Amino acid sequence: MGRAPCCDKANVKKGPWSPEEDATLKRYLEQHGTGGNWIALPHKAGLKRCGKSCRLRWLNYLRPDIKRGGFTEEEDSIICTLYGRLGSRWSVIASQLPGRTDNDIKNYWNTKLKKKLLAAGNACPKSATANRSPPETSNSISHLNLAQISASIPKAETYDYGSSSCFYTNSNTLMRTPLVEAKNMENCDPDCIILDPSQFLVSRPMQVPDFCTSGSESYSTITTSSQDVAGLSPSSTLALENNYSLLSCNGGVNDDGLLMDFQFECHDDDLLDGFVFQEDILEKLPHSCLVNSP
DNA sequence: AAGCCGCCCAACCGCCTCAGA
DNA sequence: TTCTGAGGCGGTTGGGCGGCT
Repeated sequence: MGRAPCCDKANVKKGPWSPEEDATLKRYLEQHGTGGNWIALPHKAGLKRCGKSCRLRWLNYLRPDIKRGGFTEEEDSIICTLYGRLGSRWSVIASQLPGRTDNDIKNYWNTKLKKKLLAAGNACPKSATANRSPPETSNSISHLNLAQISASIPKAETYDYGSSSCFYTNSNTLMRTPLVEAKNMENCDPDCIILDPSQFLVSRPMQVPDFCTSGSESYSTITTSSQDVAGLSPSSTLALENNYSLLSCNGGVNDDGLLMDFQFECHDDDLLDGFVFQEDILEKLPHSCLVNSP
């Protein structure tokens, strides 16, 4: 038996929201807040919409702190850095970009940033990375201020205009991120956690080309052709075989100083032991996307 | 001017998680 | 402990729009 629908679909309007509906929803939320129940909200507000649809409309469009307009280089940097570490956990990535929604970021990634990344990778001569010297240490550590990130990550955004404040519900905790999917958390310092990269489970490792960094050192390691780009499915991601080259991004800084010093360089096969790769992506990936380590 | 094509993004769908009964 | 339902998420879709022929 399937799940019961969240609303009576026969009596629910679908499709684009009208200005009147927007105004009604906004007015209701400003006066009453969500009341902790999105399902009941449309009926109370006099809207013939699914509660989920109302929630989505509010979070992705009507919310007053939504940032419109193009993404900055800094935002690009944060997105590609976090995507490289977390994969398509858009809500977590969005939590690091104030005013941006997960939907925005997801769309931006799928339509622009991914192509930008691939194009940047294509522009970078393969030899430039092949000749790159290995790092002094093959087991660099990542310095991550977990407490800061955890505290700064908003949970599912919900506004309570009844108290003229914004609060967040606790739904998507940082515990779902690779940061704390680490195998061993025994040595965690709540103020400044230092994790060994080998402890991470990274579902979608990727390259981080020059443009996405604001720091002085950056690398681009995966080369591809425009045909390769066209051949990738929208949901495809770059992935590295065991013959990886590096995962490094020295940058990605936001106003809080988060994500700084994301040194994460892999030059030892042992480091990959704890990684999870998506084999189906590897099968689809054009061979030219795979770069042997020097 | 009209038709075609590709891109963008708002919105939907279905699955998962988790709290409360 | 199990069940139920709301909240939340990521993937996907399709309509609108602009550029090109």
